[in-house]
Amino acid sequence: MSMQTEAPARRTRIQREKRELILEAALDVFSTHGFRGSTIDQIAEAAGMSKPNVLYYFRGKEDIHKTLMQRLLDTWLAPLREFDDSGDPIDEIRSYIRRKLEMARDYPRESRLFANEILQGAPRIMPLLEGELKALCDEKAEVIRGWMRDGKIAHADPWHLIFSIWATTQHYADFDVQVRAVLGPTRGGEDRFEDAALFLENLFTQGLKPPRP
Amino acid sequence: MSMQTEAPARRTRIQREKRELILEAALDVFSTHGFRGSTIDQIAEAAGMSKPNVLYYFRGKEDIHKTLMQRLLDTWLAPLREFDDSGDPIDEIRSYIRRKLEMARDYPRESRLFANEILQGAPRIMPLLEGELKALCDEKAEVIRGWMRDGKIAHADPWHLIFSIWATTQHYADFDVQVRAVLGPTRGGEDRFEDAALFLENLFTQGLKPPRP
DNA sequence: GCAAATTTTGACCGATTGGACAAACGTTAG
DNA sequence: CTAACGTTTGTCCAATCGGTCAAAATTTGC
Repeated sequence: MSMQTEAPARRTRIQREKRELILEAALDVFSTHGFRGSTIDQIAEAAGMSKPNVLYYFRGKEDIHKTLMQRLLDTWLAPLREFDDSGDPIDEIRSYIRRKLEMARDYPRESRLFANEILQGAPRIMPLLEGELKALCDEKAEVIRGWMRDGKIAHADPWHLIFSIWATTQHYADFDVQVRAVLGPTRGGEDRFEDAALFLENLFTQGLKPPRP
Repeated sequence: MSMQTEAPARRTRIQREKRELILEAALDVFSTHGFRGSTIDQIAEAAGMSKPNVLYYFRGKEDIHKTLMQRLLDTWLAPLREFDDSGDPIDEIRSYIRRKLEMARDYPRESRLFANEILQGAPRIMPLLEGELKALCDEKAEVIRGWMRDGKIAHADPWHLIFSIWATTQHYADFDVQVRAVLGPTRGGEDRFEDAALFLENLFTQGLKPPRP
């Protein structure tokens, strides 16, 4: 019978497992070929089943991608949500950079899937960007602005600060091949994330140090 | 007759014009839909001609994309080539940031085309990354390292410094829709590049200021 | 063990795609 | 005018794609 993504979504054990298997495979395929560059056959093969079987668990290609994007955004914004104004501002920013960098290292497929979507104009998640994401950014920007008012960090545009942290950290997932090609075989090992973390933490802590201590 | 991309490439005036027209249209289409997401029909329509006519000037879809990528990389690396160790280091870095940001503003399609290629593993330009790009980066990294030895800027990894400038500036072209969505209608106007320039110049100059003047 | 329900797949369909080709069109030199 | 050459396009083809369907295989409830 039909067990689509609709409201009730009663699922048996096997249905949940197979759906998970398909989503895992689809993440692989979508993140490396983009939406239009991926085929259901590729996803089916990666999941070890036939194409009609994939279509038995999901309405269609679009449905798989939508499901993937929805659960992606939650994990993706988690580090920003943790952003708190309780601790020391510089430490807070430093640990945010570290968390984002760890995500780029541990979840590069998710990062690339997201980048692919944004690059092509975010046709499927525009409402989420203008709603949930913007609201969260506005909230955190206010926290940052508070730190600046209190003279705890240097004055700068909070939104562009957030953008620059996103850009520098996600770069190591999205542009991974370029990073490795430029660093070469000797320096392109797994410790490139360590080097990046050190550099970025230094850049931002120095760059945001308050003018008069 | 055949006037492909091969060695001699004798071209009449009209051939050069039409090829240019097609490349301009293809840049539009490829940069917004990716390689596999684009069709020759779309390119033909954008160029105001028929599909077979496009195939008359180029061997095929791959040929158009390859030609586009080749001439792209030259303009793309131009700012880095200008990077010189003659002037003041901080000024040099600042003006590099400004140039890259101007490119993100004035040539967003080129940036997205490049990003699309890298995201998908750079299948078509890998040799260029490992060759030309790496060599250029190594050269400039040495220049930067010289500045650090002379105590003109703070010590930091030159390669990751280059990466962070790439990432932060290209972000405003590649993730444009997200930037605009987060900034909202009031702050997402054309002056967002001005704000970004101010923020980034400040971040990097403060972050790289030498420890003891 | 068996019947009902669920899961899996081979075969198929219509639409789209990259590309081929020859005929038609336009231009120019004599 | 016209023959030769460069340019343009309508038509067609084979391959691929997303998706359907009915039949087969498997699991589940009794």
